Amino acid sequence: MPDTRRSLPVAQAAVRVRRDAAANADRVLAAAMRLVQAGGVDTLTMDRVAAEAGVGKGTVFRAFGNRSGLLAALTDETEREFQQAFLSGPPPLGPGAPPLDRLLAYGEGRLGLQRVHGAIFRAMHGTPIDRFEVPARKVSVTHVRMLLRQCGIDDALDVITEAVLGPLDSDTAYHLSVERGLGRERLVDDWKTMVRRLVD
Amino acid sequence: MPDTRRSLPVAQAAVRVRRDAAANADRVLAAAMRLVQAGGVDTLTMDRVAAEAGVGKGTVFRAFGNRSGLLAALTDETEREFQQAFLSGPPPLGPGAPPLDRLLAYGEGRLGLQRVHGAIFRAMHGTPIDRFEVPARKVSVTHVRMLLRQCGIDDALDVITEAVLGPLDSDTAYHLSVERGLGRERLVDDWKTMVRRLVD
DNA sequence: TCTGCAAACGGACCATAGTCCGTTTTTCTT
DNA sequence: AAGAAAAACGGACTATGGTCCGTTTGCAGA
Repeated sequence: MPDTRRSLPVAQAAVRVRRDAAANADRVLAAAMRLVQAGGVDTLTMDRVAAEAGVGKGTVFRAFGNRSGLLAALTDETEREFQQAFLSGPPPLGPGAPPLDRLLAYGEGRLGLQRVHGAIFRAMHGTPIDRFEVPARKVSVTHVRMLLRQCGIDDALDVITEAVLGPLDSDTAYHLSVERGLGRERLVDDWKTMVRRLVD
Repeated sequence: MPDTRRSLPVAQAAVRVRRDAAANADRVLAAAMRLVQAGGVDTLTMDRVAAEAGVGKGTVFRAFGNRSGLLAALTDETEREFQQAFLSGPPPLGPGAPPLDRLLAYGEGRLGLQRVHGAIFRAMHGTPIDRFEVPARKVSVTHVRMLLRQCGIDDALDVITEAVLGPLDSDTAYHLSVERGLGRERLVDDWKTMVRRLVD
């Protein structure tokens, strides 16, 4: 949990990672990918991943904190790319486009990610670690908040941000699009409708 | 999980409950209340509650399905009262007031419940059981959906319902009001602002 | 009241996340 | 190059939710 090595937002402060630790983390990550690929996220147990990686269980926990952390690491690269895109990529997702357009693009992009990593995202929430503390989420909150303000919203900003983010949450998106049968496309459209309505 | 005896919405279908089973369920519930009162929700383990109630662990699980179910049962009475109030109580919560007023009252009431049962609600989400399947939530969704429609919304209804409900979720409400320091009052006000903005 | 059986009981058992600590390895200093 | 301090290792151990199944019990029909 105190492990900052793999956190997304801030550049790592040259904490001198021991070579064996780094190598083991890589092996664990690779093993985890293999397991997920082979049997889905549910088959990923900490014991199994340790065995598959050929390291002790303690090593897995030291490197990734807990199961959520390991799962998060699996989505790390994708998440990093997405962040890069909305923070500094080309419009409409990145800077340059009007804020509303950027916001709409953000939602569409985020929901697109669910198609790829949805099962992992959902599994992450299974563990006690509360989702508000996930670094990637904080970045998103800040970003969406900023866009909303640029759209002219300044009352109730925090609450509105959560409301906007709500349907993009992996569990909620899955529930709406799959369990309630809305469908991916429709979900994206409806989310945009909602945002437009909110923003005026 | 298949246990319908204690579910909120539908009237129980006279399933002939054996006397010992009913008595045990009561004892378990009482024991659970005692434990929560004494040491908080985190100290409520299934083993402990079984011991405290003087029954076997299996009995606890048969009666309540899982930990979430037991926790839900603890909030049952309060939840039932609230449901009764918004379904058929006096305005502005109940029928008779304009839909927007009812909606605003609903949010305020729901957030008020968090003050009482917040810790339990939050603990319920800790377990795998997904929150969309909780009967009480379904009732709320239906209710809020209806009010929103009466307020003139008919596009993107499902998504908007989730967005509106999002900040009322126990985890989110806790995060906003406590961890981010918004405060209870402010949260209620801001939620209302958001809803008004959404509804026009 | 007796009897058969469906339902409930209970606690041993299992799976799994997470912790602890004695041992091993790396890396820094001299 | 050697030694010591720091960091990482690994696997036994703990806590806990949930399952299983042989045994007991309540209830209906005779």
